[in-house]
Amino acid sequence: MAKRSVTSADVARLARVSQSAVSRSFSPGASVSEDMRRRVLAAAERLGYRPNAIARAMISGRSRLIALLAAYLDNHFYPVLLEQLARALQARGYQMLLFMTDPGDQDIVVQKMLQYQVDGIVMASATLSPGLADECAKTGTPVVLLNRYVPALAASSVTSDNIEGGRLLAHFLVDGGHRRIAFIAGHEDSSTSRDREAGFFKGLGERGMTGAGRAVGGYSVAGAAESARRLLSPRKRPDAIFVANDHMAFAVMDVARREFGLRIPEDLSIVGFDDVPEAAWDGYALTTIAQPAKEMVEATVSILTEQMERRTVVRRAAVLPVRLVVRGSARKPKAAGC
Amino acid sequence: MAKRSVTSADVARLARVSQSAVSRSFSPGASVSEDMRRRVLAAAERLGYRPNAIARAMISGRSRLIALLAAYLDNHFYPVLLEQLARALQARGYQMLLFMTDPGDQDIVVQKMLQYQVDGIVMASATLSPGLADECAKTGTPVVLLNRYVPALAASSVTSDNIEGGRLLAHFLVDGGHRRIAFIAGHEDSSTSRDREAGFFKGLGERGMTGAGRAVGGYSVAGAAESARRLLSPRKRPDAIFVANDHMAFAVMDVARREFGLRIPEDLSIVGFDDVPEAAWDGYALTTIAQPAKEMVEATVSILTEQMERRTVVRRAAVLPVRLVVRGSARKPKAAGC
DNA sequence: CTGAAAGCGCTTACAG
DNA sequence: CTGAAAGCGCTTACAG
Repeated sequence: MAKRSVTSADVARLARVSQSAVSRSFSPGASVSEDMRRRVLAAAERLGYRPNAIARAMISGRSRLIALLAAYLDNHFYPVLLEQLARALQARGYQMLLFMTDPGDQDIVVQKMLQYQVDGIVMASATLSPGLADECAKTGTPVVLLNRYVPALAASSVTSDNIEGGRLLAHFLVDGGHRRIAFIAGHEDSSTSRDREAGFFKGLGERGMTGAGRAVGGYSVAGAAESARRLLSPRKRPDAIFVANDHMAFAVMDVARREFGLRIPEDLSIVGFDDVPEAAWDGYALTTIAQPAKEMVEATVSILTEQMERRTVVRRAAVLPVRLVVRGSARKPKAAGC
Repeated sequence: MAKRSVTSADVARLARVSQSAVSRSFSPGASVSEDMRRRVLAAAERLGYRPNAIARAMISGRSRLIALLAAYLDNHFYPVLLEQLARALQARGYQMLLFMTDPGDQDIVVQKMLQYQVDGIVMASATLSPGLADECAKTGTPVVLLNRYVPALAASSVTSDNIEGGRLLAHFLVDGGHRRIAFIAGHEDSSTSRDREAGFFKGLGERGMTGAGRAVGGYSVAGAAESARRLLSPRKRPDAIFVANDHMAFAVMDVARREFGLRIPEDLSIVGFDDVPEAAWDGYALTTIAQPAKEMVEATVSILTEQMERRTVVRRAAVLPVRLVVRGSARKPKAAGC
């Protein structure tokens, strides 16, 4: 029995003012006398009036809705990002519209977002087709790829310095005395995985080394476990593995210990990337690279708000610094050596 | 430079039909001839027309927006629920508006939801004040408390059978030979924690036992760790602890092993509740109660949709069955004994 | 500062 | 089946 709700006209009638006056009383910078605003607010209070955000969006052309697109939340780094992003947006008067997608239907989902007249779009654990990116640009809707980038796209991006993170890890492992170092990738077409890998092999090269094995885990627990089995089976097994993210690294550690009876880090060192909360748990104590989630969210919000306010879309690319977090899953360099 | 977007009037002009005809061509059951619909769709395609969902919400009085309110996502059970809920909603043509809240500002946030004219509200890891629940009921907006309930409220709820889960765990531990069994609660005012506790002590009673210690972890890692320290310090320490959820149980296991040198389950058994993904990881191998996340989400969606379609709010309470998942963190009963 | 009026982009009776 | 028209609840020039 959805009763007709209280409108600004109802408030106007009760306060004996015009409907415009009611509207002005509820918009921050509008010109209303203190006296009128008081009367209006009192009447509004009495009727339980609540401005209709949909009507406001309609007339003002700004919905104050930001769409977030994600393909999965299994990797705990995404919930962390999601929560922080939602809070940061709310603090500035925006709300987050969440869309989960499956690989393949992303374009349909983006059309949905555009139908809702979102003021901005954030893509996490998902990507945009070039055509769609152009379409967003055409409607003046800024897009930020969070934790990924696509150079050819008319979309901004926010990432951490994945290349540098990979390098740091390579140096750490080489300096720790490892000589056969393998890598487990995320997806071949993931910019994040590619950059981490590039930095890693670059770092290895800087120490005069090359990699000893490579597999693709597909960012899934099952895929990572399978990769671990492939890498650990041969007789000349690696003495260290860099796994492209923490989420997969946990699965690799489980397989190494359970199926191969290896001790970590004595027999095998494992390092990851992200520094998700679980990396700090004793069961894993994962040495990893911390991505600055908070700063990444801030950069995302500031790119978005800047472009929404100016109603102009330009491509930005923010790359934030990373930090090595040393725990117990990998043998360490001997003191000041590095 | 947000260009004025393509409207149904533009499409009408190009297709040489009325604006109403365009509207009808885009609404599933409307009466339009095949021929006209074809012409309209062609023109729409050519112009890149996208129906404006905000305008539709405005005129139809249905936004197809569902608000989700959550206070934290640290406990991985919530991201799991969140992802599934978003997908289930999308599959039925609804979108999820996400609101993160801090204890205290929930009422403000609910007002925000109502301003956005959401068709329904789901509260996860957060609760509603009685006044607000009434206000929602007044506007005809159905509310579902997910994974919690408040008897006095004009709001529906979906939970698992927390009481039965607690009982199952008590029987399992007693039958496993444990004699000093402690409990770590979530929050004192959490219905979930209270029910799990009530079922647990009931189960203990059914086996002629009482509890040996109790602490409150506050659903946080730090609080759980502190509780573990209190419980494990005394000379007559428990031989088993039921922790109100998995998220806290991991922290308890870490403290028991690291700070007290206890072996799990030889020296101390730990059981949790939820069966979050990490419970299956080897580092913890937590014996726990599986909450049926998928069924809980389905129940939530069906309560919501039923009430939204009929535009009538009634209070429903769904309680879904749980299942014991035996892993390695607790000593087991001797075969068929139980 | 204040009010009357236009208009955002749709859906939906109401006639034909 | 189709079109003209009203109207959803606001914001925002435009006058005064």
